[in-house]
Amino acid sequence: MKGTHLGEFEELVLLIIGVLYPNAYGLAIKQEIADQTKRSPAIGAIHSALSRLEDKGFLKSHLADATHERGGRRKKLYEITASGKQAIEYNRSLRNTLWNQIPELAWKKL
Amino acid sequence: MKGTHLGEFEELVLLIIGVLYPNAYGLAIKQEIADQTKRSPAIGAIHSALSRLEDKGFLKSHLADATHERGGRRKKLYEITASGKQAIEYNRSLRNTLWNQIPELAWKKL
DNA sequence: ATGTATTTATTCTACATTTACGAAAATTGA
DNA sequence: TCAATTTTCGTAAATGTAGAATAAATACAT
Repeated sequence: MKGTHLGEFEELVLLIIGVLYPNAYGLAIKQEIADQTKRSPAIGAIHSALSRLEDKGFLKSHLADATHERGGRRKKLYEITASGKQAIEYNRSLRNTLWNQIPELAWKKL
Repeated sequence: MKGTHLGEFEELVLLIIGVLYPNAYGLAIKQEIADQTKRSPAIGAIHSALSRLEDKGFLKSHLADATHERGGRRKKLYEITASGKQAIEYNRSLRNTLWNQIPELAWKKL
């Protein structure tokens, strides 16, 4: 791949970050994916996707202030960039377009 | 991966096979992808996706009769199976669900 | 106040799966 | 056999998955 493409998992993470706005960080993303889908990715999977997504310019991040909860390192909060939005929108419209071109006949025998 | 997941490219191929019904085979798929998207995958990429998709049970195939054209090996025609349809439908509805949960605020600053 | 335990998070490292490419092999009609 | 398609194969690169290691912040005992 040319490094500019959005993988399946990457797209999911991007969408979840949107849903979680403005409180998207590693663990919260992991939990939200577990809640909304059938999968429970390991935390390492999330973070490697996040760093690739940031490299590609689809995400930006900043460190949050420390909270006053029990323990914890500072959270790294993520947001979608303009080009990230563009990427998921392109995927969305491409899929809709294709879907609409599938003839009814293709499902008839199922 | 657990062997049951649908990669990004695999999903695209599946959709294109629907669009091309009932004449989806390697080269035609490659050409249709080139026509409808920004990418031009090599023929080998198509065939490796096809064989994985068939292994996963999302596709079935059969050899077409020989044509009366100049030359050519017999085409291997592909069709989406019931579980293939189910897989793309699940992805579609999950993405729509997530998309609808993204607050407007998430885009405000772009 | 200082040090240690506990909690929450991110980083690091390794490996599996998917995607990509292009050359080679196979099959068919002329 | 030759030319035209099409699939198959071998290899490399990108993406996805996992869990242990590390870091940082608070709580608590001394």
